[in-house]
Amino acid sequence: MIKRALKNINLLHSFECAARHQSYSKAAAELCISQAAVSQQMRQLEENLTIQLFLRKGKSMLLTQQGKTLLSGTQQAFKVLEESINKITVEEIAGSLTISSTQAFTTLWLMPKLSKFSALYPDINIRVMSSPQFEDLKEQHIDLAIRFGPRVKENTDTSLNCEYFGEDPVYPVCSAALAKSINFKAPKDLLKTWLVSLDNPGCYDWPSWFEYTNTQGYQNHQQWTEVHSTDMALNAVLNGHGFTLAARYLIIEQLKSGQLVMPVNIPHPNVVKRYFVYDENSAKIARLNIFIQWLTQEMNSTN
Amino acid sequence: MIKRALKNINLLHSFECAARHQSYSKAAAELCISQAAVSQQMRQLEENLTIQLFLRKGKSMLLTQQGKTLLSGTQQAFKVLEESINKITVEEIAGSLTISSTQAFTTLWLMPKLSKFSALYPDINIRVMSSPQFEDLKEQHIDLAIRFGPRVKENTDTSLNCEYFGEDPVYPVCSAALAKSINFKAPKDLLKTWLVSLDNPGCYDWPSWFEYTNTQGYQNHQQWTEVHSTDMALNAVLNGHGFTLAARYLIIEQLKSGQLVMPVNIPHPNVVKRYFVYDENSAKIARLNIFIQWLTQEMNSTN
DNA sequence: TACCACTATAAGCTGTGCTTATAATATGAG
DNA sequence: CTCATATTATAAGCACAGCTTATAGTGGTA
Repeated sequence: MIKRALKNINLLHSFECAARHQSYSKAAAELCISQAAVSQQMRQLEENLTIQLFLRKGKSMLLTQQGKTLLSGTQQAFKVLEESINKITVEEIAGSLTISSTQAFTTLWLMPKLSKFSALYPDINIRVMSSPQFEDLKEQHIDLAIRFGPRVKENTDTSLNCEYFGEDPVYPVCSAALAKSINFKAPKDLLKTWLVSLDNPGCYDWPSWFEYTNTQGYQNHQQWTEVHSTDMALNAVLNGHGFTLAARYLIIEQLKSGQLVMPVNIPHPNVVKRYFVYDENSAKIARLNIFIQWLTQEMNSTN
Repeated sequence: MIKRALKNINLLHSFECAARHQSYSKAAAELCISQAAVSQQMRQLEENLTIQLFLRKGKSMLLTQQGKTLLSGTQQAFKVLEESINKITVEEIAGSLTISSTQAFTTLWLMPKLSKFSALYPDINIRVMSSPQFEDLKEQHIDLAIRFGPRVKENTDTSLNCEYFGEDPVYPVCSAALAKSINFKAPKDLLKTWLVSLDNPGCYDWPSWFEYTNTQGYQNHQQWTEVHSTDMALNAVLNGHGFTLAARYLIIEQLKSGQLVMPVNIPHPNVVKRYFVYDENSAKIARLNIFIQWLTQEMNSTN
């Protein structure tokens, strides 16, 4: 009896779920298997134990007294197991985290604010990697990737968490000095100066903005400057070199100080969505959650 | 991490065993699987948890600190599970038991002694069934079968326990009165009277005894009486009707009281081996163990 | 009665969990 | 040092456990 039941403890795991929900289909959803599988597992378990655990009442499966006893026991046992596994696999809060994101984000947002995080959590060391691509988290030993774009979710491996944490519009921006020397009132006025674009802009490209604003003749524009990342583009623009397209969160401070302006205040048709990508089963999950929480709050308070 | 580990708790069961033994091959023996399976399971578990649980030291697998922590946790959790399952599946000592055995045993041994058992354990009800065959325990709702013969083990389903509990010689016996009226000194003298045989004697038949004793002419013997069970045979014999072959444990009391005698004290070549047949996973195991223990002691004390 | 939201069951498929065979490893003895 | 031994590790193969889909069955409600 006991030997038979302990031969397949996984049935007990499914049992705990079905018993808690008093519903096979809810258990199925939680366990990510089909209702039929749950039903068959429960039948198997009842056969193994030669007792009845559930009583069907309409749409739900009420527990027999024996079922209730077993629920209590399984919950206690799995709690012990969970805590035990936690203890050996989950690292303490103190330790290191490796963060990967775009060069623009790391340079313009993260590095300037990192001292705030470190002041709050001096026991957490942050290592920052910038990359324009979606690298493999496991291969590169990355704990958290902060990614931007419209297809992050689709391009993220299903074994990883992909958490949306906000979005920003993209605007054409130039230096205040340039805006004083040239009268920029309409989208077509931008064609009077240099336009700084990224070599890989994705969907946040100038042609899309010009199309969206119904601007003619941009195809004949000659003054293009191509750079590798938004921080480089902004560096050029801050020094009076035309316009670039930038997500608002990246330039909040420069807009406030008046270094950068948006004379043509029409956003790009594509917004920049932001995502955290990490493994929820990471041993560093406790540390990760702290960083993610901090970053989310920081982003919200500066937006 | 945790989710991954809890997806296959059976690995943790094997772990507890391997960790306790600090040996994969010992764990394999206990779990009745191959050493290679254990090795692969432990590798899988270490991968799932992304930690090292064992350190190989020659012929044994020492535990890492993490392995020790997990051993402690798994032992605790499985203890809780075991107790929980026990509580819902194992019946109390009080209750009923259904015992099946031959008619001879039930009539001649068990029924006369049952009051002794009931005096000791008034909360246990015994239901007795007699049958000459090996019935299916589960089908007939038999909790314990007491069986005799040379091939009980081979004829018992492997899912059941088959416990040998002793053996007895078989002798030709007759009434004291008959022994006084006819001089029985040698095996051939038995041919002067009726011989009571069973319709299904198995290997405990008269021809085997006569061959064993080198007795000539038994094939021409005309005074045969055929009955269905040993208790019927003994009933006839007690009333002066010739000889029958009987296992000693069945006639102990009648030998002591002088009702039956063994004038030719040569045992049958085949002894009667006794077995308990039951399901060790039975919910009534607690009760069964009590009965089995009592019967074993009772049999030993009267033999 | 019909409808609905669930559970139960049957049949089929595939990948998990074993097996066997053999390689690799650690240890001790000579 | 070599060799033997008793273990664990690994690879390849197989079959059946554990799922799936499809559909039947059930209980409750209007």
